[in-house]
This record gives sequence, C-alpha cells and structure tokens, in this order.
Amino acid sequence: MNNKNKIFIDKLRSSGLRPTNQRVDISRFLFNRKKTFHFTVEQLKNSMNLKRSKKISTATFYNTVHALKSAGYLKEFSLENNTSYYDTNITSHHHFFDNGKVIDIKSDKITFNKLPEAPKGKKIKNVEVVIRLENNN
Amino acid sequence: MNNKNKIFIDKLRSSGLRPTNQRVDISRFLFNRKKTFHFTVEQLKNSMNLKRSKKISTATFYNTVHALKSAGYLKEFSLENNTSYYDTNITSHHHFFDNGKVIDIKSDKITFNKLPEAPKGKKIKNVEVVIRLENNN
DNA sequence: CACTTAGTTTAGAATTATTATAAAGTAGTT
DNA sequence: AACTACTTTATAATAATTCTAAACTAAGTG
Repeated sequence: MNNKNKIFIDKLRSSGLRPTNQRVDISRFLFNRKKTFHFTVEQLKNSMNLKRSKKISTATFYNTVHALKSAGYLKEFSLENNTSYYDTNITSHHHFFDNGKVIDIKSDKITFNKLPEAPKGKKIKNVEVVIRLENNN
Repeated sequence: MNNKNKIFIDKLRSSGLRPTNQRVDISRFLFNRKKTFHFTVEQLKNSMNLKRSKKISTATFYNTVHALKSAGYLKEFSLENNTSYYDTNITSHHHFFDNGKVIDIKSDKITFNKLPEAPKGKKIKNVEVVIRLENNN
C-alpha cells in the first residue's frame, strides 16, 4: 500500500512537500482518477472532509494545492466569479464554459490558421481557448 | 454640453440606470477615449476619485460597472488573481496576458482551422483566446 | 413649479476567497 | 531516543465584492 501510494507521494516530494498523511490523502484524491478533475479549493475541502472524522484544515488544502500547482501537477484557471479553479489535466488543452461548468477540450480539437507574433522581447508561453456556451432556444 | 454627454447618458439609460452626476462621470471616464481601456473596479475608483473633491462611493462604481456590463457595454474577464477585469472593447477580440498586463489582439489576427462542435442542446456564444507571454531569455 | 415616489448614493457592515500567524505536532535525520 | 526543521491547525487578517438602511435626488404628475 506504500507502493500503491508511491505515485502520489512522489508528486508531493517533487513539489517540495513532505508526504504527511493529510497531503498524501489530498494527492490521492486528486490524482487517483481516470478522468480529468476540475475543482476549487473550497469544493475539494468539502468533498474530502465530508467523509472524514479527522478534518483537514483549510490552510493545508491551500498550501498543498499551491505547491502542486507550482510544481506543474495542477493547472489554474479563472472564471468570472473571482475564484481559482484547478484542473488535474495539465496537458495543453482548452475549455468549454457553460454556466460555471467546465468541460475539457482536447488540444487537437482546435487548430489555428493564423496566430499573432509575440511583442518584441516576449515569447508565447501558451495559448488557451475558451468557448462559452449557451442553450439552444 | 448636455449634448456632448448624450452618448454617455444614452449608455446609462439603455443599461437601465438613471443618469445621475456620478454615473455620467463614470460613463464619460470609461467611454470618452480613443483606445480600449482595461481596468478593475478598484483601479477605476482610485483613478477617478484621486482628482475629485467629492468622491464617488465604492458601491456606485460596482453598481454602474455591473449595469454597463450586463447591458453589453463592457466585457468582463478574469486573470489568475481573483479580480474581475473589464474591457471597454466589447467587439469580439482576444488577449495577450503578460504578467498581469493585458494587451488586446484584434479578432482578425487569429483564425481557426478547426473548432469543436458544441455539446447537444448547446451552441457557441463566443470563442476567446488568451495567449500568455513570457520574457525571451 | 411644488409634490411624490421610485430609484440612487453612501458609509459601513457582511460575505467570500484567500493568505498570514503562531502555537502545538510530526517526519526524518542523527 | 532526541533534535530540528517542516507541518498542521485554529484563528486572525486581508482583499474583492455585495448587502443594508438611511439620507438624497431624478423625473413624472398635477
């Protein structure tokens, strides 16, 4: 079972974090899934703590998520509600936004004909497309 | 001068707002310019109130900006710092993000080869591209 | 033009997301 | 087993935004 957790522990260690129980639980919760996971820290905290007798503190959620994000294991993005969202899919990809709901779009589903040059002295770090949806009436 | 303010007053009226002095001043400040203006409510408040003896309250800035945005005279967008930014350029366009700085990209500078279909029951409202920049080293 | 009313402004309180703090606890080395 | 640096936690602090209620004003009415 230590073996089973190795992958989650490794992510923590390479993010500069000691693999404490709380952190390993968070890492497992985030990365032990087949499908991409989109979440806010508040949502993560609620869904994990709901099932636990010993709750993990808010600060630990924030710290852990930040470190994982800085190490590149999570991707941050923002909607128009002043809350940070995180995505376990760190490969370059795009999003549908539908009333606060987020759906991944695989990178190869969007290709460009024309892209602008970066201003002098700068280079392009990444290109992200957001497709906003509305209901068919 | 009432005539001169007509355009700013009309934007307020068609946003469902009575053209009070405060609101007309805000509307003029926002729209009486040649170039696109990007701002947060806090920035708007500071730059306008700096020059005034009679300050406009925070709530009035928020109310006015919201109404103008809902009426479609302002466009809202978010960076990764949990603050709402607004853009007086409401035409479909894209952005460079460079360390918190925002630069407009004209719509025709980006064209697509391929775009995904909207999920069933949905249609595409708009497509926005963000190109993140970093320094050349 | 005075009157009335619904909409507005404002200061300040409340809320939400997030970050900081400092005391008590624990991982990992010696 | 002991030590030390890193963690956890509850709580306070901060920042952006929204709410509230009392004082104020635009604009329609007679």
